[in-house]
Amino acid sequence: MKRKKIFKLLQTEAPIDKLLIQGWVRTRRDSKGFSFIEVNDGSCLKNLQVVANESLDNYSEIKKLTTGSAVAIHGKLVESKGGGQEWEIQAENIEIVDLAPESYPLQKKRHSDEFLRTIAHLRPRTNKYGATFRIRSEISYAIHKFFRDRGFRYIHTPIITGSDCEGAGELFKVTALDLDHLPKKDDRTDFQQDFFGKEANLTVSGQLSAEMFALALGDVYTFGPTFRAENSNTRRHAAEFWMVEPEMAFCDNDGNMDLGEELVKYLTTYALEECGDDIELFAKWVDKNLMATLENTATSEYIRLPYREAVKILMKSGQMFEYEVDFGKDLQTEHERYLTELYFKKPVIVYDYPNVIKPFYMRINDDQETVAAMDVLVPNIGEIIGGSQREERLEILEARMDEMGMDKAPYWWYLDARRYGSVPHSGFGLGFERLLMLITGINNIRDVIPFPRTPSSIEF
RNA sequence: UCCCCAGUAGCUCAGUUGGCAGAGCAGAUGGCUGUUAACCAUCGGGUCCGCGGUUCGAGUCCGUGCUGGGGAGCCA
Repeated sequence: MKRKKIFKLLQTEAPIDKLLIQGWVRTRRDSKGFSFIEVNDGSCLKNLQVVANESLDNYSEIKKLTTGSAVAIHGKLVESKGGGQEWEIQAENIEIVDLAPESYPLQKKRHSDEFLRTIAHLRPRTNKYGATFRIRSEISYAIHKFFRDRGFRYIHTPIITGSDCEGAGELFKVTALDLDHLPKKDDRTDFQQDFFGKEANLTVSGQLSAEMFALALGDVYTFGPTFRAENSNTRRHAAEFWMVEPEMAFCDNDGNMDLGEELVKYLTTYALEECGDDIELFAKWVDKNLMATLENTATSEYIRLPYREAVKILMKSGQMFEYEVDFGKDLQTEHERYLTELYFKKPVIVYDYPNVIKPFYMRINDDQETVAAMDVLVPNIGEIIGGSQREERLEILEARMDEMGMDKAPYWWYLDARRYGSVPHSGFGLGFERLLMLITGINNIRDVIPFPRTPSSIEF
């Protein structure tokens, strides 16, 4: 017999005569003549109560069932005689698949997030982390649905790259060389003898590749892992994270901002509509303001604020900032928080940043000192999206690279795109984990990643 | 990388001016009951993070290292 998922059983409207469920014991309560077993199979937050009568031939074994044990239960679904649940299973046969010994670390009470990180292989068996990773899965699907419904194509950009792309942050090197005996040439490592014949790294962004495909397929997106070797020790950073990067041909920065706002709203709404039970858990136990935050994110009109205006607001704020606010200086976390949490109290899209603080590929505006960049900032999390219109004019792009002292040779193909049928195009990167933090109210990125990678931490 | 905080039973934590190491939960045993993080009783359980120092005496004070957390920078 094929097992029934508890998620489906809880939705049924009539008793079922014969069925099988398989899952793990969350808790057991004994009564005179029978025992109540709460079984969870991971298909949803809720457990299903199983009633085991003492007439079962292995009843003495059943009474020893511990939290964490695996069971397979044949029986019938009946209306519950007790309060608290609509349905329960009257067991006809209980197979103890594996009995968890008393060393099983998860208990029937709340554990700290810090402790659960040390047992990341078991934490998805808790209510909170089960819910987290079901939501992660649902939102992944929603991302594909959002783009597919709008005619975007999904592109698999390379994980291993040959150049450090946009110079964004520290890179993880990829090599097949024997690190104890590196081949040398002129006192430096000779990467000509390495697997690819040149230096290789893990990707920090799929953007440059995605641009090439936007200029062929029109609207495209990537959704995959990204790696940064920065020694960042914060609740918002990980060395390995997932990024969503749409790229659109014939699209300016206004269209870019429209898409970013639409995407965040769509995914927030999707979570509210499709992950109700799991979201409810977070609203109850993790973040009391979660529902208000999600409603605000899903329905309010995001503020569109030129960087120049942002600077003016911050200067007039009367706030004591640790870092000075001035045109040409990047907005600090404290500035972003002031704008989103105190001044506007909702998501803010800051655009048209000074070119001196932004990368080479962003399109120079007519004022010659700003670029068509845009960051979507949300309360509590900060930057959730960073993007721009790309510089499509070959001469201007080359001049910018020269100005910044970049070697243009490795970018020959990127520049080629500006030689042949170049068009205005735009795109952005959405931090997937930061979005999940927004949706769940979880305040540490390590808790929305199955097995997180951070400095000095790669257990599991 | 910088600043701050913490580390005591399996888990969450208390431990007073330096003076015999504690509670709740979990576990084991027994009881009770259509139970709901069930309930009641009994029992077992410690490298007080490591190393060094001060002291008659250190969980407590000092130094140092490690681990974890928070904030900042970098960024998504």
